[in-house]
Amino acid sequence: MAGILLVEDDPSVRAGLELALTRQGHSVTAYATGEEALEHVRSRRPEIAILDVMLPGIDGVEVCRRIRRLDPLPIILLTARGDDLDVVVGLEAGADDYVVKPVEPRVLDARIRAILRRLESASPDRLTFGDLVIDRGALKVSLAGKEIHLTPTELRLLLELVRHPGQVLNRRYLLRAVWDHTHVADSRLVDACVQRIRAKIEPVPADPVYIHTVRGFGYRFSPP
Amino acid sequence: MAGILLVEDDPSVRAGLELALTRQGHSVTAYATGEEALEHVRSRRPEIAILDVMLPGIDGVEVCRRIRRLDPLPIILLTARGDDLDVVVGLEAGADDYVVKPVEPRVLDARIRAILRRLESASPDRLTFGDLVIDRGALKVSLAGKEIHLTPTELRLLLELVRHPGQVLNRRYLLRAVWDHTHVADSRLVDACVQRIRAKIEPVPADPVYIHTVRGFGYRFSPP
DNA sequence: GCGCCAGGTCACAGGACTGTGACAAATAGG
DNA sequence: CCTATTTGTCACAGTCCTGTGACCTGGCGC
Repeated sequence: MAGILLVEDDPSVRAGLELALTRQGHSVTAYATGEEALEHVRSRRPEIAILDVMLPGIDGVEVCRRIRRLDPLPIILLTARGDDLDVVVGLEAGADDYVVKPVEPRVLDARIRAILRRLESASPDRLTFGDLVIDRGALKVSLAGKEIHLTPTELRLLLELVRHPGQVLNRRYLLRAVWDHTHVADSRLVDACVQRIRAKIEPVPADPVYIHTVRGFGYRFSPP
Repeated sequence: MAGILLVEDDPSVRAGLELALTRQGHSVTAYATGEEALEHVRSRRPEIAILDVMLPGIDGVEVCRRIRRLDPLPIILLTARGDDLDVVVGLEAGADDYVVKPVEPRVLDARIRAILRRLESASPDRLTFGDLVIDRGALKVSLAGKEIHLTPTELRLLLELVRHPGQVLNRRYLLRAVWDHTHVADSRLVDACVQRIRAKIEPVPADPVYIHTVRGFGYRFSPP
């Protein structure tokens, strides 16, 4: 996922973190010293840096300060000491987060993702089902990369179906959820709307991949 | 310094943190429940939120998720539990940081500043979208180098739209964010204001490049 | 194979939404 | 106090959407 720069002098800790983060899907480059790390930042521009504080030569906090002068990339400091003063010094040196060892790889991963997510800022409120991509923030739907125009009611119905993937939703429920409950239960309203959506998102509307009819019950959205 | 929203149900902890953060130069509003906090986010738009995880009613993680749906502001979760799993759940709910109580006020302050610093560096004062340049520091807008005069309300609305690039914002939300919520929900106010902005910044107001109408939902600002 | 019934399809008129210009109330500045 | 600017409201028109009823199709039980 992300290009991570890891600096840790203890070989076994370094190997352990490198393996764990790689398993989480990150691309990791690890070094034992701050000098190497700074060179890496200059030449390779990683997306995020994880620095041990206790390093031979230049210590982690100082590496952090120097990276800050080079690049605004996010930095996580890693330390065996949990002393409050260290935290303050570290964060004031420009670090974005401060994690105390020993750290659960899952926790480190979660913190990395939280920082990267914030950085992206474009909230990826996106759902992907095969070729179908639904962006709930932008209220955009696209199929195989091409944007599809859905009308408000169609979009509301699709979102309602997608909210319960794999579940059969009956017409009464959908009428209440998508329309006002002022409509008669017995009408072709839901069917007609489903049909309009299918015409737009199903490659073969007669043999639907996304919205399935469950005879006698209602409709089910399920990923292909 | 920053408008901080603090949610903590224990009165003594709440008072302590409020005092400490105020002393650090922050402007703090404190609540005991998540419901009040959500209302505050809707109406007052704080710069950062600090949420206790253990709350009566809606818990902190859930408050975090709901805030995320409203606004991209940074969130720090506060907890007495240091369980690793909690950290992961919290960060995946959209929190930016996770702090274990008891916390030194200096540490909390350092983390707040680290997050705000990161936010500032990630979102500079001057935003450029094609020909459109918005200077949030000087409160000036220019199009293709020529300065455009926007009235205060127009500017507030444009900034609100720009704060959530690519996101559809509905009229109710915009009414609350840009105007006071004293107005009736059903009015052409937003439409008229959007139309005035378009007349000033859109080369062809009838075929807008920046502010798009999403029929039935609201408006979306997206770079051309 | 037949009849029944749930669901699919379609066209269209009425309705919902939005854009737009005009206008008056509110506000600020001189 | 007067004037210019800003802002909220309204009416109207055009566009797009949508609910509806009629009719068609296909699956299913017998």
